[in-house]
Amino acid sequence: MDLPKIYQPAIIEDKWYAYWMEQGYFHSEVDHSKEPYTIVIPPPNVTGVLHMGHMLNNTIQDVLIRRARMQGYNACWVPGTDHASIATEAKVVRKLREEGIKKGDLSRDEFMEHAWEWTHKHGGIILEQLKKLGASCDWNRTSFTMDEKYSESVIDTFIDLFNKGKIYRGARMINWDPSAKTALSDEEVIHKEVNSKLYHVRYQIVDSSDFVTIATTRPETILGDTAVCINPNDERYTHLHGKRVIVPLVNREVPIILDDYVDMEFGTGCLKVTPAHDVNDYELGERHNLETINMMNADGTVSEEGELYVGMDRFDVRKQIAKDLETAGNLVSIEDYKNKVGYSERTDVVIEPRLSLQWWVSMKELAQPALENVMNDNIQFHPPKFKNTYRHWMENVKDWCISRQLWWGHRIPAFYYGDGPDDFVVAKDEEDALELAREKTGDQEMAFSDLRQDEDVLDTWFSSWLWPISVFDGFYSKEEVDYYYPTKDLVTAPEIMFFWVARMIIAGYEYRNELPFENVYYTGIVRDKLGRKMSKSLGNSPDPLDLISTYGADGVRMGMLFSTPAGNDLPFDSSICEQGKKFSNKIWNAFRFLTLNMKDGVDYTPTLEIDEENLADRWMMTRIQQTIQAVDEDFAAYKLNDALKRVYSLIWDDFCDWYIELAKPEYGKDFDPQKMNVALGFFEVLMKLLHPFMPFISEEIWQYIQERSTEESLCISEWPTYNVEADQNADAQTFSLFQQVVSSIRNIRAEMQLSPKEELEILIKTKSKEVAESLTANQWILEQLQSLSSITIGTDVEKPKACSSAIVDGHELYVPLAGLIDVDKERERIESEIKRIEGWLKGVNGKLNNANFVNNAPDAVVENERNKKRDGEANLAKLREQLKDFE
RNA sequence: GGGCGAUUAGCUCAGUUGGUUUAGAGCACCUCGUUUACACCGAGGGGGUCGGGGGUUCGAGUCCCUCAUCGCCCA
Repeated sequence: MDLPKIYQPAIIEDKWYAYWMEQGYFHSEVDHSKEPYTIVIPPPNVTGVLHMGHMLNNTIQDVLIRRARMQGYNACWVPGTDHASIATEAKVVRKLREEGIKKGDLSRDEFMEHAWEWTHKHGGIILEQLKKLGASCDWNRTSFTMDEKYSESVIDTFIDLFNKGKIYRGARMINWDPSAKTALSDEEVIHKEVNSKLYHVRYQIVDSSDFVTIATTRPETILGDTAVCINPNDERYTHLHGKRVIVPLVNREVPIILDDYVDMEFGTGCLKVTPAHDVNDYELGERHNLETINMMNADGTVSEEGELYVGMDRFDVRKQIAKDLETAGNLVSIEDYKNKVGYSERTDVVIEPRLSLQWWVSMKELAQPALENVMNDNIQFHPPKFKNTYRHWMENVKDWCISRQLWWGHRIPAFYYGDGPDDFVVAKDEEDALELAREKTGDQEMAFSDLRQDEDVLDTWFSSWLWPISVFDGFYSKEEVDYYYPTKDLVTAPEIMFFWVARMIIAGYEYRNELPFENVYYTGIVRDKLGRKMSKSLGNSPDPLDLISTYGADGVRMGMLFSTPAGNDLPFDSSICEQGKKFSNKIWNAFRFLTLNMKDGVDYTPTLEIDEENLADRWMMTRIQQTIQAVDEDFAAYKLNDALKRVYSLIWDDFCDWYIELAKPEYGKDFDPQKMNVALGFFEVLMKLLHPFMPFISEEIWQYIQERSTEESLCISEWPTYNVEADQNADAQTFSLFQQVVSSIRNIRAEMQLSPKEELEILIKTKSKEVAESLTANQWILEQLQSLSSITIGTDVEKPKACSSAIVDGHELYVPLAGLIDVDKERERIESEIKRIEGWLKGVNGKLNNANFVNNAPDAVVENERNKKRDGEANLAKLREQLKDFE
């Protein structure tokens, strides 16, 4: 074998991914002899491209599913995409516009053809990118929310909820996106604080030369004013009760109404009321039977009803009307003002509250089980802090506006036969619709041509909320869904907790009477160095594929995971991937070292039959067992970050820095094959533990260690289990003493500026005979790691003159340095150590001298403090003794 | 405006039910080192009193109150 000095991931990654795919390791079939472990991917937008958020999110899912696969579960990770109604439609419209085609010029069917064409062309790129990351999805199961069967389930769900009275059609104030020209749900509106202007405008009182002054941030809506409202308790305005005022410019007479909704403190205490364009005004309008004037068109321009500025954009009107009001003498003042304005999540334009007829899901009842089962931890949130946010939303849940004035999506299965508010039926297709309509109206003459299907489509989330069920065809067959559902883990971003997580839980209880997933792992948000969320529009996101080619998929995975505990944001800097790359290289070279010591013609067989006589072997085995146990606990608590850190430390600190150093043969000698076999055996376990995190390099090395059949890929190998008998904590403690001795010698060398090659004499005076024996039996460890001329160990060792010394776990270490010692430095070393221990003893004594502590604290605690005092004082005495030589 | 969560070394974070260190890790930093796996490395080292204040307790980073700053969610 001839391994390159630097690990080169590119070829290796493609090779193993292809191999895994060929062997079908990622594919899952129903198998009742095995327990399923299911994860459904949060479906990315079908025409989207991979961004850093996806990288993080899918790495986590891959870690979970790979470990589950190794644990022997029937692991099934279902990939797929969603149709992203509004985003995709916007892209298609833009693309058509570039070709000189207006959406309005196309029929619905023609537009859909373009949209499908676009989807086929760009769709699924993101899934290909996930393969580069190493995602072990069952690609045969790739789903799309607009697949035929999936679509059917969406439509059937709509019909079912409608028939249950959970879906209704109603005129309400909705969030209107004037760019996409569609209604949005509350969740799709982002409130941002902006610098606005507050316009103070005066309205003349009818039959009077008096005025009232109102304040508004949206003066253009004056065109739709149908009242002015004051608080009935506002003494300033008692004289206005029953009066009417004239709306400026449009010169419309409107009433002054009284309602204690009005905040007397805000502005002038007079409120203009525009029922068609403000949620609160709408409610006022309802209460006071006000006229509604819809002064704005769908595209945000002024409508005919607005009378003035017809056809002009809302923001142009805002500027113009301010001027015109001033000219007319009605503008009192303009002040700077900060307020929150709603923006469309997708198009980033200012939302207009708009009165409109839409379809709604009635949420109150549906939300009940979804709330309960999260609060009682049937569904666990990781980290649990997100339960609060969830509860708050669920307890105040509003009805869900699900219709969108778009074409790309699932068309609402409502068929109208008249203009009355109730002149429609909801049915799966035209045939059913006609039958229902005839039944409903009693008009047996009704024909298909009398029916007209609703033009709108459903909110994308109305399809994605069925994801964990529909990907298993759960609405139409039992076999798969009964086996794979409920799924195990959902890994997603907290920002879609309401859009998606909450609604999946709702759908799960409504349609399966069961939770959709047992655990929800919330990832943090990937931000740039300035703390901004990474986004395409800001252009602050590195291209994930570039990162992969620079650092390797393993490096990127490791780097991201290393820096993000669950739910914590990830301030991304490519240096975190650098760390992953370095780790890959470290592992690679550790393995390379072993291969360099393999001899041709020798048959090496990895084994975990360690040399029981060898403390290093027993210690390494113990460290591995302890790590397995701790990693299992970390996984159980979804602390993947901690699990990875343990594996990292096991490999780098324990295996590379200590075990390999101790396994190195004496200069010029061959590596003992038996030792090599154990080292390889350890390496195999390390690769298993590493595999979920860094699948490529671990498989590469695994396959290098031995020829493996297709049944023996690391990817389907058995996850290590904790073996209590191999966990020998006493060995770990003995070994730790050696580590401390070695560190102390290194420290002395560094302080005295002695070369590592300088042969030193060392003496160790132990506190007990047992320790002396144990150290003596294993003193080869010291010889291996330090250049030493002699070692003396015993309870009665005499302290030599002119030596450097240290206290290690209460035992004394002497390094005679005649002629080499720097007396000042040695004194400094000892003095600073004395100072440290004195300080610490002060704290201990403080406690022990406090009668309240001794009387009240538990005996074990007091006893512990006494031990600390005893050890501390003993060490201090030794140090003072040592110091004497330098005074 | 309401609710939630944070505030620990230069940076990013650990710190389980208050009592093993005058608080740990990684990165960064400083010093030394080309010892035949790795300079994408090794060895050694400096650095925080845990946002401010108050309280409970024998004892608080770890509980309570308050102030400040930041973030998130909802109006």
